[in-house]
Formats: sequence, structure tokens, C-alpha cells
Amino acid sequence: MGRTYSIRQLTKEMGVTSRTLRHYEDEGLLTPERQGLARIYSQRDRARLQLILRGRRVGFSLAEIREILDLYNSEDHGVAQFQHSRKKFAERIVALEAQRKDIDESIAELKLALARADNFLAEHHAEQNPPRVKMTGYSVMPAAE
Amino acid sequence: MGRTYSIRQLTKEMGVTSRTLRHYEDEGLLTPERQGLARIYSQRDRARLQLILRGRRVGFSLAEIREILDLYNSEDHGVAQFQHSRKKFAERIVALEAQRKDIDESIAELKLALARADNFLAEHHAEQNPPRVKMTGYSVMPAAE
DNA sequence: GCCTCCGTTTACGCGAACGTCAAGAAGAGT
DNA sequence: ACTCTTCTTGACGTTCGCGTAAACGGAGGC
Repeated sequence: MGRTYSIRQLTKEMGVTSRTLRHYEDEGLLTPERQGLARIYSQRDRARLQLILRGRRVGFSLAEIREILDLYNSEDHGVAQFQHSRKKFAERIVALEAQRKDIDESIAELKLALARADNFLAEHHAEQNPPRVKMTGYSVMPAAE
Repeated sequence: MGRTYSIRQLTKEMGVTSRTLRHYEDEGLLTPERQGLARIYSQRDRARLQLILRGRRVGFSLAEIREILDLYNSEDHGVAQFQHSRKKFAERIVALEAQRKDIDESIAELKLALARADNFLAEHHAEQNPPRVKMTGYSVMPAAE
């Protein structure tokens, strides 16, 4: 339960540098305890770090991530605060769903490009790759609009 | 068919500044023709720009986008080139699918947070928002692991 | 002729997210 | 006591993706 982590342990586990963790601390995203000078990271710090890193992977800025984290464990749990949080969460969800659409479209396009490459290779290397439907005259650029 | 666009038209249509278009040109992502000094963008330029902007939205760097665009309309259409392209496309697809997973998880978490906010608001404002299942003691931070 | 757009190039600036020294503290092992 | 290793705090450097002047070039309208 009360498991703690040194900075080195956390960097190895999460695949980031210690500089990154200190930077997140400077930015107010993490607030590990201290034992003398050394930082002691709690489970909670670890969980927050996971959220931070995933946020980063989906394109959030550190400022945006901090805002979300602040909403999560705000001290003020009044009605106004929850209304504000609700709105912010809803906005983020909408943005993420739009981004998901972009990703799906990108994947679809790349799969098309991959299929074209496979087809070319099947035609020019017929006994190695299983041959597929013959395609000719496909455009190099995806169609506009 | 042979429709062309001025820089201003394109910026308005795509919601970017002219500086951005010139920057993309500096980076080799766009190569509009010239009429004297003025840039003349073709349909193909427009299509490429759409790809660039979508790539940006999903988090690609301009260098990565350039690489993909280069794969799309490489002049060398030999077997080796197609094999290389195929591999690159496959890598991108894998990365995008991982990113999609991150996004789905983020959405799920935000929806949970939103539901908690709704619940709180329902409890403390019972006649305005339709009441929901009573929840108590929910944690402020999502579970670790 | 002059104004007003729309366009151009050159080039310095900037915020974000760290990287990369430099210099030292603090404990663990021999 | 000495060396390792891991940690610390500055603080300057770097890359990316443009923003932001500054200074100038045509083309069209009055």
C-alpha cells in the first residue's frame, strides 16, 4: 500500500529521464515528498505520472494536463467547482473524439497505401507474396475532398 | 480540374496563416508553382495540405509528415522502394493504433470523471438535474495500474 | 499619382519540453 | 578515509513550429 519509489526506479519503469520528472515537478504536476534532499514518490505520484505520460502521448500540453489533474483533486468540492470541472471534462472528451476520427482516417489512408504497396510487390514478385487482385492506375495521391 | 488557389484562399479555407504555408514550403512539404513571385497552389497542393494538417492534429512532426508524403509520391517506383514504403506505412499504422488506444482510455477516464461530477451535482441540486444512482466515497484519483 | 490590397523575402523571437553540463551532497561498501 | 553511485540544484542550450516585424513589389481603383 504505502509503497514508494526512488526517482531512478520511476524513470526505469516509465521510460523517462530524471530530468523529465524534475521538470514535471517544476511545472507543478508532481509533488513528491522528501527525505532530506532525495525525492520519494508515492503510489499517487506514480498514478499521476501515468496520466501525465498518456496525456502527452495523446498530444496534451503540460499546461492542459496540469489543468485536468487540478480538476481531479481540487480541494474545493463545491457545486460551482464541479460544474466547472464537468464542462472542462466534456470539452476534452469532444476534442479527443475528434482526434480519434483523425486517427481513424489516417489509419485508413495508410492501410490503403500499404495495400497498394503489397499489390505492387505481389505483381513484381509473384511467387513470394501471395498474389492479390490486380490493380493498375492507382493514383499516388489520395483523392482531394 | 485545373483549379488553382491563391495563398489567401487556401489559408481561409484551411484555417491557417500564410506564414504557416510558407513554412511548410521551406520545409519541403509544399511546392506551389509561381506566377512571377506569387505562389499558385494546385489541387494536389491542397490535398497535400489537408494531409499535413491532419498529420499535425494526430501529433506527427513536420519531418514525419514529409517522410510520409515523400513515400506517397516517390519518383523511384522500384521493388526496394515499395518494400521500404510498405514497412514505414506498417510502422505508422501500429503507432497510430497504439495512440488510438491511449485516446480511448483517456476518453473513458474523462467520462468517468464527468459522471462523478454529474452525480455530485444531481445530489446537491436534486430538482434541476435528474437524480442518478447515489455514489459515495469514490476516489479522487483513478486507480493505479 | 497615390492609396490600398495582396503578395514577397529576410530574419530575429518565442514558448514548450526537455537535454546537457557543472558542481556538489549524502549514503553504502571496502 | 576513499571511492561509487545516486541524488541534488542551478542554469544555459536546443529543437520545433511557427509569430512577428521590417522592408519592399506589383496590380487595380479613384
